[in-house]
Amino acid sequence: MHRGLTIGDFSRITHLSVRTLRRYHEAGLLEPEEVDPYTGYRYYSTAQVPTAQVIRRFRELGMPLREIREVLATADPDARAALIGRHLARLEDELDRTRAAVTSLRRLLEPAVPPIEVELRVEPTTTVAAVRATIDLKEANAWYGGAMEEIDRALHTAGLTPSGPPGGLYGNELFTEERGDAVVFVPVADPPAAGRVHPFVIPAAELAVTVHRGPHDDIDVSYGALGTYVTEHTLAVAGPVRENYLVGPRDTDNPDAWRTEIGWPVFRTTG
Amino acid sequence: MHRGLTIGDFSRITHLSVRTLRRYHEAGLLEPEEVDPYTGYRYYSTAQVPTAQVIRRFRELGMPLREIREVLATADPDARAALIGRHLARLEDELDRTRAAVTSLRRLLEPAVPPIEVELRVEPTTTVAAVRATIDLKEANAWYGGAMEEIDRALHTAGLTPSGPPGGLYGNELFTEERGDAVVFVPVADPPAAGRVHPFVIPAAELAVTVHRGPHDDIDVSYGALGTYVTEHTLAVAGPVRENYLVGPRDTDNPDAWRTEIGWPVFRTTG
DNA sequence: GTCAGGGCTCCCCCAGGGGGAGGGTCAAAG
DNA sequence: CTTTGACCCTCCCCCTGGGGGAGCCCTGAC
Repeated sequence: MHRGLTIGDFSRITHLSVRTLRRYHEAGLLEPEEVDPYTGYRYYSTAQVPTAQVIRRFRELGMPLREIREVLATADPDARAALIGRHLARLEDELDRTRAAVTSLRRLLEPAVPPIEVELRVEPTTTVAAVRATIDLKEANAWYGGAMEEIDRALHTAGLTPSGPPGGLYGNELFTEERGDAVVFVPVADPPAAGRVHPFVIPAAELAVTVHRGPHDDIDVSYGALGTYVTEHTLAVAGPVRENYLVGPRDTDNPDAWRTEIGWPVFRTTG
Repeated sequence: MHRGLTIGDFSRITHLSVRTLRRYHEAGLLEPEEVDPYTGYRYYSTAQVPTAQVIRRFRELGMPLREIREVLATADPDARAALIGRHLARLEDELDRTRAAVTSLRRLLEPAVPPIEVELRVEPTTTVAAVRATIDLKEANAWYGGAMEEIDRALHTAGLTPSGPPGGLYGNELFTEERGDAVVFVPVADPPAAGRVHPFVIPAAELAVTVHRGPHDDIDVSYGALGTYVTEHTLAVAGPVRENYLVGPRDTDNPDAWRTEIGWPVFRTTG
């Protein structure tokens, strides 16, 4: 009786290991053309070779088996392209993160890392034009851009001039739960209301403040310095973190020139 | 009693999860400054924050914990740079593979994939100047370049002209075990011997032959077509695979113009 | 009929975590 | 000084995408 290729033959043709082929069978990714009901032997057909090779490519791209199965099950070319595009976008993201980590690592390992200076300062109440939302940490950058644009438009429409650099308030849970409240604002004496933009009052507070220099890839280092300062001075953190974009993407295209003031509201403990 | 930061405090400062910190402790990557022998409570110091951040960067680069520990334990800056450089090289490799997979995937998913033509042909005995070695599949490309260069020099020194395009012989175990015998050769009437270069006779054989067009990123597709052809014509493979580089990197910088002839020595089975 | 090579299932292992159970501790508030 | 709630501990199972190996059955060429 002439059956298809044994799993070993198929393995040699596709360069997928026998184990991997069995796993793909189990996962419903690549069902053998025929399975002998008595012996359990898997038999593949030569027509399945191209499918196996497509799977191999997707795996080389790190696509999870679930998604590969989804892609293969999707007949509609548009939907298929969308699934693939989504994964390619993820790859891009990952690449960006890798790039950021490389540059930031280089900076961290440089012998002459200047110590980060932290100072304690009392900030008065400020009125601002703000947009607030609950966001995921991942989408923070995109959200920030849109919100800032909207505030700019609102100020422009109202003919108002900012009284200081833009900034943001970030709830601490954003950093522990990857999701939380965020406010982006521009200080202005008499804030307008338009669309998502609303007047907002930032309360006075005692702040532990430092200035982060350069792109935000390694901003956690400055956060770490603040953490060190706060604990060493037996202070505690109260309320959302403040960032002031002294020099930011609106001012220069060179991220190395960016200056970000980070302020942690603190209070003294009996420690 | 004033002890260091609890694991929760340290987690908030470094943005590493509590679980992850415990794992790093267990792995000897980041030992807490103090561990209470009675309660098992871990206490960290603010001086450990920078270390934690360096670890975070390495992890974002996908460096295994073992290697991070190694890097942190290495005091000598040169040795340290070497370790890091090795990992960055691996990242580059991975990036190349990803790029290759993307282009190859695009090709595979293009609607108009021309069917691959396979023909059966008898190849006569050929004398060649060859370099042979047992290699890993991964290092095949680098090895190939060096060997080919050596053959070129030997022919040039001896004042000989190749009688055909260069080629290679690859034992089947190379593709199943990732390691095996390989021969790279240039056909020539009267082969010289110099260094690793030796005369060699490629035996006559009946070949199933196809021509692969373009870069080698998706050469396994052509191999798959050969596999399909061979099994559908109830043939069997005997001996190492042959590749002839009709148009290769020596001829053009445009990989899309490459032409690689792949020949599988076959014999008829009773099927 | 024999026998090697190859197929089958099942279980354990890896990294680098996440989730949760069950129980002990710490520190601020009453 | 006790309570209480937040925090910490260990231990176990889960995930993905495989690899290694044990123990047993099947196939096919001679």
